[in-house]
Amino acid sequence: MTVMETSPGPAAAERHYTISEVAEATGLSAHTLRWYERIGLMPHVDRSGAGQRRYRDRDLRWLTFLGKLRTTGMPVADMVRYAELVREGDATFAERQRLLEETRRDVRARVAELQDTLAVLDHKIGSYAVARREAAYGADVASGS
Amino acid sequence: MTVMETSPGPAAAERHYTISEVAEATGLSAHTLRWYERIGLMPHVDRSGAGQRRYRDRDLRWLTFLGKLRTTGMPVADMVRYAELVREGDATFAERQRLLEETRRDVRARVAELQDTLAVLDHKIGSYAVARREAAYGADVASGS
DNA sequence: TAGGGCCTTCGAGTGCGCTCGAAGCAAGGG
DNA sequence: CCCTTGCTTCGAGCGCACTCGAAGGCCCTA
Repeated sequence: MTVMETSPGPAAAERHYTISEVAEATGLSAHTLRWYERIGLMPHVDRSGAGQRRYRDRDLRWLTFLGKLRTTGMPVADMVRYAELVREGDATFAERQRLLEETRRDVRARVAELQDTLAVLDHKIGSYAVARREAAYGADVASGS
Repeated sequence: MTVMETSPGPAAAERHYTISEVAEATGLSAHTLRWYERIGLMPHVDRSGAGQRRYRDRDLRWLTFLGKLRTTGMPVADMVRYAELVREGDATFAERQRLLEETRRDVRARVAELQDTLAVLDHKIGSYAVARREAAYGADVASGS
């Protein structure tokens, strides 16, 4: 070992957030946040002396990341799997990488699909515009312009 | 009226498809195809003398289009709305155009979201690759290279 | 001492988009 | 003649991701 950069030192007490603050910030309900924990989506959240949740910045970041995964359409079960791997530590790097790469493939495919659809929409919207412009001439022979 | 290109003439009897063929082709089940019809997603499908569905090419094209809409995540109710407008004829061009433009906005937003996520995935996958490469040096002081 | 915010457990409900099954019947082909 | 394919109607079931409510309890602060 060459350097010693572990343990952040006794410095600045890190900010923390109550469940309702996090709900506010993420758009998830308190109910859902507890549910996430129950099903194993959260890598352990601190508690106050009284047993209330005290979310840290890393928790918020994790939730944000989960949000990203959700927007990919990844099933919750898979997110749980990933969260498990994270809890298991560095030994699971390879597996996690594999998982994310798979997800990335899916997302790319999905993007391609959507772009395809965009092309169709563009086309159809174009046709409507044309049709309406023609209709504007009325049923008669067109005048100039 | 200048040209006369309406009515396809008494030529070639158009190909048609049974429900199971369409199911095969689209990946939808026969059950679902009938359901689409029931809820008003299909603009009338022909029947044989015996009352069996005879899908035409335009029906297949319509189903393909519906598939596109589905991949956008558009709720079925909205697709039904669009189908209604189509049935109502040319008078609804403006409304249909509006609907598709709205959808296009949504799809574009979704694509942006996904590309955002892709960036995150790329980043994370990159980190894993780096971490593993470093781990490969073992716990000791690194040799050369 | 009252109120608010949070805790737990439990279990039911919701919305969506199918999905399936059953019953009973008709047409068409080998 | 039978088998396959399809038809109808009806209604229940499913998987997912929440979502909600109730009951009963703890701590803090105004």
